[in-house]
Amino acid sequence: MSNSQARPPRLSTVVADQIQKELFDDHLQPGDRLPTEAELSERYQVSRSVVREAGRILDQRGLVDIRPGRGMIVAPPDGSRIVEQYEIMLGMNRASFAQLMETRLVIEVEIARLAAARRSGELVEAMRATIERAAAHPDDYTVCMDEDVRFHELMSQASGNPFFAFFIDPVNTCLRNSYTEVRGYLAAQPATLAEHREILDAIERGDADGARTAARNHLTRVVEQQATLVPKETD
Amino acid sequence: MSNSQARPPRLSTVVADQIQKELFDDHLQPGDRLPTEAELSERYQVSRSVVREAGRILDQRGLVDIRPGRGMIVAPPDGSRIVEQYEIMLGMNRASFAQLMETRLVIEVEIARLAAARRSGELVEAMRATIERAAAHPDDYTVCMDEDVRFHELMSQASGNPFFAFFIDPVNTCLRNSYTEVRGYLAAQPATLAEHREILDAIERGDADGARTAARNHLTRVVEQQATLVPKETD
DNA sequence: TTAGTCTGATTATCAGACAATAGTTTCCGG
DNA sequence: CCGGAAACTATTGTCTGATAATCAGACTAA
Repeated sequence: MSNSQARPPRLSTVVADQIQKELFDDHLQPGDRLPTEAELSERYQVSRSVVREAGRILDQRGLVDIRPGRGMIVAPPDGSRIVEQYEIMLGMNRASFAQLMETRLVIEVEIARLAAARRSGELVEAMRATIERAAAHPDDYTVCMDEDVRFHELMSQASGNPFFAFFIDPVNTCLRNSYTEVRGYLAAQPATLAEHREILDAIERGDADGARTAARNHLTRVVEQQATLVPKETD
Repeated sequence: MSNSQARPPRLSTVVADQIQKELFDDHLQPGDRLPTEAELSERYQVSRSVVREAGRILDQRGLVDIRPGRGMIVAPPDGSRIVEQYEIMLGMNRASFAQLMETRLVIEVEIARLAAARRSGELVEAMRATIERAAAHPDDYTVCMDEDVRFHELMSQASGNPFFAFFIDPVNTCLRNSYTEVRGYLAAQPATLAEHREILDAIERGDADGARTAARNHLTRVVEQQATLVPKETD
């Protein structure tokens, strides 16, 4: 029953896992310093190359920040690695685009519901500001896209549960990065802003069902528009 | 405006990004071979250590599989890296039990709905098997817990969208690790199994609303029971 | 054909050296 | 006493060369 693929793990991964474990067990905080390469090399009885490769692994996991002259320090939590992973998945398999969109739709509709149930004045204001800024620059793709993403980020915050932001923000960032149809996006801006307003209004009046419906309408429209813009792979 | 943090990037990351780019541009398929370390070292005019560290990075990104004697080959797409990243994020932020449970509830209720809409015979059979195995060992904590987890895993598969599993698997792992009340868990087994059956029946007859309701009932009950068992955080 | 062996290719690990960088200390002029 | 530049030290970044472990395929013998 034992996996026949069982190969001896590389020392670098063993050391990386060990360091990661100690990092968690010792409750190290972002900014805390870890031992130097020389010390780690001594402690684990491996060569410096192995320690260095372990460093690359931990860096890629987003756990540490390594700089010459300063050493290895614990990095602050950062969703960018998750975004990277999503982008890799999309790059390797285009079919997953639709699935990622579906995930977004399903979860974000519920986020809108929760945001309405727990409406927060500050965040509602910030969300409205994104709509206004976008409306003020209807021809600026970067501004509109940034405010669009920001709107959704603020909504996930407004859900009152930080884990929703963990899950959905990287997805949205990734989808945004893969969005290259500037013309089509800008043409749809009026619809986007009107739909954002609808969602926001529902949240503001604490209308959970209304927020769900509005969010579903918005995201469904986005999905369908995407489908018409990117109808098929031509390669 | 340029980031004052702009440091010269490590050669290993430059090379890793370069290899990744070529990998995508050339439409390499899983199983395809990449150049050897010596060739890459020659091509990019860097030392072999740099190429090796780039290899660790690409490996950690889930893009390649590297083995001695065989070389570097393109790895099949695999969501485990995303799950790993989410687990790291959950590990760094001290997760509140209630918030994790809420996340789980929201997402898994929708998973149940989709599973009903896209019911798959095989998976339904496998899910029923977990219930039967658990029912056959009502006093074995390990068996019951394993089958419980398996039931939920199969349901997320049955949703037809692998990304849901990316979200829910790390959450469930995290919750399971914090679940140590063996007695309470076993006492609730009859209720758990009955609820699993309800969910499954709804999925089997393609009743999306019924599946949602049943899943919500199940998870809500779990949440409430947990609340009575673990009233406060003592750490 | 088949099982075993051999061989060449490839990665894994080690050791040691020097360069580049960042934080710290020292020292000097005011 | 203070401020700032220079020197110093610690640390990571990169290179080179060597040896061990592993694997795929060719070859051989029954």
